[in-house]
Amino acid sequence: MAGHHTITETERQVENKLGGLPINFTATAAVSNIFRGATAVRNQLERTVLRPSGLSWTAFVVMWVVWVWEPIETRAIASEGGFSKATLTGVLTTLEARDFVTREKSPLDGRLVLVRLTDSGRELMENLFPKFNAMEEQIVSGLTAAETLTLATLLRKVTQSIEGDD
Amino acid sequence: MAGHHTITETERQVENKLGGLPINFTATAAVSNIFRGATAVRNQLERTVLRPSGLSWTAFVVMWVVWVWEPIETRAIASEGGFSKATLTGVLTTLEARDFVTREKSPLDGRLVLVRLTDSGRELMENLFPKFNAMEEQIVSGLTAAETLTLATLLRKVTQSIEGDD
DNA sequence: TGTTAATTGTTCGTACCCGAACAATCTTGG
DNA sequence: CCAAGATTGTTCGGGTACGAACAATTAACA
Repeated sequence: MAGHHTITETERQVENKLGGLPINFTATAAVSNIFRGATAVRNQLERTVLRPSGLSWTAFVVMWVVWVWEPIETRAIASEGGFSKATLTGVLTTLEARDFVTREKSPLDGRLVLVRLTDSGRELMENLFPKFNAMEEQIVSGLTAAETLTLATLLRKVTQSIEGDD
Repeated sequence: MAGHHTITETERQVENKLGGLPINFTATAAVSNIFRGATAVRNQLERTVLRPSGLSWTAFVVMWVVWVWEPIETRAIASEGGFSKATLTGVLTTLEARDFVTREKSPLDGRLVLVRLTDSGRELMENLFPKFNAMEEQIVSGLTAAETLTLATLLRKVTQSIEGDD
């Protein structure tokens, strides 16, 4: 777990302070950088693109998933977006209150809820997503195309080994 | 932004649905996988190691940073851990209530607050950190050592290009 | 020396975030 | 056909998470 201190500084301090405790620093560096990277990326996208439109990160992810796959069941949105059903219920409540999505019970199975974008939700995404994607491009602009692909591939490997699915 | 659907599936659906909108899918894949990876890693570590000890992810990060660098100013903890000062105040309040840390005003500058672990806080970390690091190792066990280092390096490049510092 | 500017940590309001428990609904098995 | 088991989405409680505003303190400048 290291932020601004380099791995070497942290290793040295941990050696001094924690007295020879066996630590896999490479694993620690990878894990902490995944998390630091995610926080930095999310904050950057929220600050420059999303907040001016009144959306949080997760609200945007939900809108994007619905935009691409609608009509879609809530359990599929949660799975696709990587958050819990409880979180999704709260975010959908927020989006519905802003008239960006609708929810309706599935005619096929009374347990299921189907979600669609409204006209204003679709319009919001048409305006917003190009800006979002431009900022995504800027975020990875310090990497080569091959490095960007490698990064996505290694992260997907990590996520799949945790979640144990496709 | 894609979860369980592969990049190819998502590309195809986006092409069908959004009609030739120019999208940099490699950037999207990298950004969404950073975020998905972070959520998966955090949930895995919280579920298996942290929650049994009553700590959240961020509470653990704070404890770790204080453990390594104590006594440490709150502004340095926030910077090192990558979250806001407002968030840190709340987490420190929780940790202080559980008698894991102490806060005291700096004798050198009345604006600053210094944080240390308590004895029970130190004992908690001595017990917890080896388990945490073992789970970190397991999380990256699907990668080679070179891939793990590459992952950390690419993520650090991304984070530094956003935050624009060392 | 006094005023202005900057910095720090806290508070407030709002929005996530999730596990557990629950009610409603569907599936499975006898 | 009915009971038991499983699944779904919602609610609840507790914990982040952050920007803006604020009070207290220090730094800078004339």
